Amino acid sequence: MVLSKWKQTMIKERLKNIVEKAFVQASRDGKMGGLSECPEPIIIERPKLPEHGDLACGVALKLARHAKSSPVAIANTLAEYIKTLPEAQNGCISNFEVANPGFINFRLGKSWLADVIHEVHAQKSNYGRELVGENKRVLIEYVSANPTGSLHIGHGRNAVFGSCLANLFAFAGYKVEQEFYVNDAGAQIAALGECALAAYQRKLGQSVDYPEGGYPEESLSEYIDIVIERNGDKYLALSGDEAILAVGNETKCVIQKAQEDLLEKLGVKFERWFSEESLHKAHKVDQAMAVLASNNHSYEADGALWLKSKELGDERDRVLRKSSGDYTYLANDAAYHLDKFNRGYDLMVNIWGADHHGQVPGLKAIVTALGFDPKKLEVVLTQIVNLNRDGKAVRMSKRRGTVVMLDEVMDEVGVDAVRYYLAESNPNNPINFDLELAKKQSKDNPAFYLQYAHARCCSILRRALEPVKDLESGELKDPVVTEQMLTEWENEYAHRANLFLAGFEEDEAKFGYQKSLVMRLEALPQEVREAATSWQPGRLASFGYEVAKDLMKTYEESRVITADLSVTKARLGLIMATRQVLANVLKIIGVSAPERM
RNA sequence: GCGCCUGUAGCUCAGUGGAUAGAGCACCCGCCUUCUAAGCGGAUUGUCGUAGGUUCAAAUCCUACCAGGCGCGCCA
Repeated sequence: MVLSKWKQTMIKERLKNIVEKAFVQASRDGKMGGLSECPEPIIIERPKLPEHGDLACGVALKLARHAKSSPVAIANTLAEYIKTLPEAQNGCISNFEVANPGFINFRLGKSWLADVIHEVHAQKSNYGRELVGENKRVLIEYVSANPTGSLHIGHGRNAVFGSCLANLFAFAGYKVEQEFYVNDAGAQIAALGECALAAYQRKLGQSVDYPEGGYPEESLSEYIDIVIERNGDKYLALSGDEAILAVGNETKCVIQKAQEDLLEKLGVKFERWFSEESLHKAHKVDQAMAVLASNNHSYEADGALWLKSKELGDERDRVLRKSSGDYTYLANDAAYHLDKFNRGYDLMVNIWGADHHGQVPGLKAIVTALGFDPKKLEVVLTQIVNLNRDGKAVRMSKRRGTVVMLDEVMDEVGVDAVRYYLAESNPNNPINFDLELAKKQSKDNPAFYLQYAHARCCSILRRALEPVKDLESGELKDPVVTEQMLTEWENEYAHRANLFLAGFEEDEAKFGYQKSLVMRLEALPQEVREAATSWQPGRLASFGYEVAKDLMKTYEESRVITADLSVTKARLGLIMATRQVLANVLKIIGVSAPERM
């Protein structure tokens, strides 16, 4: 497979093999303090400081204790053996040295860098894929906002994080499904219906009181307008619970559609909108309660049904069915998660707002009580979003006093900026979202800068295909590159690594920038792996920003379109490889990759 | 009171036991007849919340404490 072939050509992997081989030979000669196998993993890292080379290995530091020798002595021994290896002498490593406190620092030669560019072209949109997910089936449930009002910026964070995680997991070899759980059960709709009906009647000129303590009338207004537009005054004929349920249900549908549309605009698409009501209709909640009872995990007391969650690690027992006879959300969650587990996923992820973290022990307990493995269910909590404008907190909203609505922010700063800023952060940390920064069309705005880098790559390519204007005479000359040449080149980029050697600068400083860029491109698979294993898609946003910075430096120092066709060909290949890496990253975080800006 | 999250440069944050703790912003100084100056280069910036402990090595692991956020319903 292509992926396994790339494994062998990854620079870090190759260096690791070289160090490993050196260790094996040294230990065979009895120079590793009696060790026959390497007891520590050999890790090749990129040093922070350029003086420490392009890549470094610190394994000697870790071996010191095992081999009962100093790190520097071990590193020197390893270095001597590395010198004798043929793999280290074919232009891949330009030089290497041992440095205190025992690192082996490598400086890379040009042929490995050419291999990297070639590899990106060979794999294109698949470049960076890693198989950490092993084709496991994972369900990501997120947003799951009540269908009783508009989505706010906190839902936006939840939505963007969930969608990025889904994209990342899919790229990293999971089979992903995305699901939105809709709290559309009878009681919820009745509560909504009461307010919606009053708002409906009042809009149609009837003088009725609006329910106190319900959803703010203003927050329902735009949805009631649509209900009236579609149905006219026909619900006025109904009365009592019938009217409440009818208007409630209609309003719920309108609201859910609005949520769906807004999320789609944000680049968030679910396989399934899972209805809570469907659980009730199919008596799934009763069935879940029966399972709990038969597993001896519930009991009746004070007229209510309780879950014995305390004996399953929770701080207290929790109510499943109130003395009123109604089920609690926990009982409904039992039915929902029973359904999820029965669908056979290897992993289920729930993404919740951090204000719900108190429910996690209850959910874990009930999953255990149902007889499932709670380790298959993970809850990720997303912290609050604070909005700022010029350093001052924003709290105003058209529809609510305290919460800022998602659509307002999307309208103001644009979908891409919203996605970037919500994607970039670690969900554990609160976000400080600066509206003015997000709108800036300059490098101050990383969202813009990242897209601009992609557009710049495209613009170089466009320029190469355009006629050239001679600066002195002013006359137009043929384009440096024709469409036909480009087609041929693209084929060669994917099949030959050597051609990229012509693009590297002789000048050490200029070559340094090119090398930084190529090594950055080389790091994408590793970045994807780390982001996927730590569930932090935001790392890729930061990575993309680094790629963009490296691109800009190379762009400044090395002209792509030159008089020398082989140089042009090689450098255009590097630029297009960079564009591909940026595009792959942007796709995961769900930000568009514009061809021009 | 108990639980969870957070504490790193003036600000926003990265740093998942290893080298001199890094970026961006802000501030200051340079750079446009050539592929987007919507840009690039340079300078300044630190009791890693505090105190102990583990380790050859701690921002990172352990313990206690301090500060901020959130949560502790027969609400959802």
